[in-house]
Amino acid sequence: MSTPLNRTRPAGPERALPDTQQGMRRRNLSRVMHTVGAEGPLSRAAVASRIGLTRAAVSTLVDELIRSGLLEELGPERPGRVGRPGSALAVSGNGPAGIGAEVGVDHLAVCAVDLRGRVRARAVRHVPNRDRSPEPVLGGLTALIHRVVAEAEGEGLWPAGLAVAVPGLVARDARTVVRAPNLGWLDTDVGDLLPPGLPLTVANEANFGALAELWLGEDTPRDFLHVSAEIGIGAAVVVDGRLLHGNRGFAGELGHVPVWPDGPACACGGRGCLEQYAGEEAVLRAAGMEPGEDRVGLLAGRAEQGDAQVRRALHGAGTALGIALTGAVNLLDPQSVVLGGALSGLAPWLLPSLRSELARRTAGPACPVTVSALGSEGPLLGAAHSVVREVLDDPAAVAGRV
Amino acid sequence: MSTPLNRTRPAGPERALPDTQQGMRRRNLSRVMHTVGAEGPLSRAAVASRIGLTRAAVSTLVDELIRSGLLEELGPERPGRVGRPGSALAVSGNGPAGIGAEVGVDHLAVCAVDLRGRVRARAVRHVPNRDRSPEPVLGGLTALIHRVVAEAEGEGLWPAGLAVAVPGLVARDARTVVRAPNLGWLDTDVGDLLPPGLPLTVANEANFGALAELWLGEDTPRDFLHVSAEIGIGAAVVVDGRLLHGNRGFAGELGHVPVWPDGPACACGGRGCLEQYAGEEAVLRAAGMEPGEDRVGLLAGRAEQGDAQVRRALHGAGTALGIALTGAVNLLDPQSVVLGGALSGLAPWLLPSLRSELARRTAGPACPVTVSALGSEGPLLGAAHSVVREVLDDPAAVAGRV
DNA sequence: CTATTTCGTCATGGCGGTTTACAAATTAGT
DNA sequence: ACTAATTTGTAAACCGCCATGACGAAATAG
Repeated sequence: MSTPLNRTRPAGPERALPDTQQGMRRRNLSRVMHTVGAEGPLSRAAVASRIGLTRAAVSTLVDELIRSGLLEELGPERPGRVGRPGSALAVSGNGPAGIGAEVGVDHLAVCAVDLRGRVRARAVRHVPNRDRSPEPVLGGLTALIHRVVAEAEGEGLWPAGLAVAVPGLVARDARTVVRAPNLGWLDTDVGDLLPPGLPLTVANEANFGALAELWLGEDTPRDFLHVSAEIGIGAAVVVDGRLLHGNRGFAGELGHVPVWPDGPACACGGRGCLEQYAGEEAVLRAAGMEPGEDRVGLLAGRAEQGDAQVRRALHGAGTALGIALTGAVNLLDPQSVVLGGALSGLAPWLLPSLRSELARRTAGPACPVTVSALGSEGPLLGAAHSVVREVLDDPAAVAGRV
Repeated sequence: MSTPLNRTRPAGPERALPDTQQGMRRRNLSRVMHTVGAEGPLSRAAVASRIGLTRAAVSTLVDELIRSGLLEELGPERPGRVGRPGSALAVSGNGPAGIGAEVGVDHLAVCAVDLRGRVRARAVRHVPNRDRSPEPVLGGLTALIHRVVAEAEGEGLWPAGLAVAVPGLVARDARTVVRAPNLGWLDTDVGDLLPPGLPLTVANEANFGALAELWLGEDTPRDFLHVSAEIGIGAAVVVDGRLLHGNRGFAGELGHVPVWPDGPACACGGRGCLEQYAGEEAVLRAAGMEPGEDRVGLLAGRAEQGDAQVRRALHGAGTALGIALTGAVNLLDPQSVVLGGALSGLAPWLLPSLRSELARRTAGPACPVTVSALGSEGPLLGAAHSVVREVLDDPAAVAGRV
């Protein structure tokens, strides 16, 4: 019932968990929260008709949620139809908040999101984190977290959990960073260096970006492939509204899909991986540029000005992406492919070759490729919202913690 | 709660279905069936301790299942321990049966499997179906189905549903064959040409093969990639014990993953697809052989005898498979890759190059590649078992139909 | 032969949603 | 204006499902 980010959770009818009345109640509480959260202010009667329970049952559920501070009564609705007007219910704006944090290669960011999905506090700091050891980086992040939590508490919110997006692979325990090439971290238990007391979830930034797209995007389908790039190229697979983690939690390593199998050697041991053609380093080299700060902005700028070499480089990257995505699309048959992260800024010059390659190699109608509207905000928002979703998914669990 | 083969089923907490006591009861009935089915004869007390309900609750559940003919009381257990011996319960061997059917390129097959998973009736007919229109093929299949159903009924079973494996793409409605290249079928509603009255599910043979592997394989994990080949190369992705369908139901088209993007043109519109290197036609050509009957057996025979050209051909196919699977493994991070269908017979000559290619291109430990023990029986068994699973997943639904 | 352990069942109770009834608050109709 | 109709929210009685606790039945241990 939760939004499992990295938890081992048996699914399907094989799970040995018994079905008891308490579980039923918990699921129904969750349903009420989700419907009220998703469809704005709603009367008890409206909620009842949507989730299929009786008004009486919903009444008791709502009472419990109001007592827990998760739902608020806004007062009588403006009557437009016949009959007694209902009393509008809304998800609480002064209850639990999800704290999202992001460790970027040259910045740290933290924000607090309330149950209504609004960002209520945020803090960003530009810091060059490349090849810096975990202690100072996470120390800096902890300071930001404390600041944001204090700000949120000043508004009457209390932190329900912390979710951290990192640019690297995270183990299934959702705490250990197995490998973060750009930070130079290896097998780091992030939990030890962050504020204790808050339930912690760590995940790859691409995964949180995909979840943000799923939850906040305009017409995002429930089955899509989210591609993002910071330095490496990551992807997240969303199936039926859920993230696909893979056995070790490493699913989505699009960057090491072979594109031209006899191409240049890659650090992963392979040859001709996508990263060798569309990774930041490769693109910069092809564009005749040096690595450095805000390279993406620079690339976009030069492409805009019509720099032929840059455009050629991006065209080539798009082609390689198109070939790799053809494989992924054939394998997964997603409803769409979404370009997020740094890629969204370069989309105008990547998309033509990417799309044409994908279309040429596809029999029927090609899979639509869209660009994320969230841009670089995705991972941070996705992290914070993942905590919020956890509350909506099991309000009873949070109710006890006040 | 069902094993959805192709059904559109909202999952996660967003599903609007209410949680009522009847649903709770149904799920608990299912849990009892699954535990008894999976762990052999079991006493009520043993079931209770396994699923976490009380003996009293299990008693009433078992009563209901016995009355419905889904469970049988085998009599008192042989006492080995202290205390009153329990009364052994087993899944009924004379209740509902799953009817599985397979449309192959040169054969038709049907079988009936009881709730215990045993094949109780079967019929096979060798028929060249290539480029034959649906009517005669499905007419022949219908005859076989009637024969098998009659035989099963003679043993006291009654058919609970029909599942048909076809060598082609099937739409999400689980009835329409969108494209079956080897049969030459296009957009064919298979349901119109099969015995009415039985709940019907149609799916790709690779998918059913993967499910057979999941349900019947020795140590099959819950996350794996199942690769099979008849003429095309298909794959099925199993995530968390469930089949991944994709948006249109076309997931798993491994055969059209680009391997050498500038390679020979493929019917799909692409270039250098896996099928151009590891598809049956390509392998036969590389081996210097003509297409025809039982080409796989012939290939295996010659390879066994040491035919250098054949071995070279299979080595090359293994290499191409390895490259395509590297991409798939990077994207999905499965627990293992299983070779099934025709590939299992050729595995000895494919595996070396396949494994080495996969290992070379993988950073850490490579994903293990195993060979299915079910061989060509997989799709048929998977189809029949899928019906059985549906009964176990919701026994209450079937109880009413007797 | 008795004490102990385990199994299956029955009676009782708690919990959760439904049903039914009703007061409250609005609109529609005369 | 006043009544009828409609809709909302709640309270009381009811039913279904599982838990609890007690009991007889059937085995082993001493």
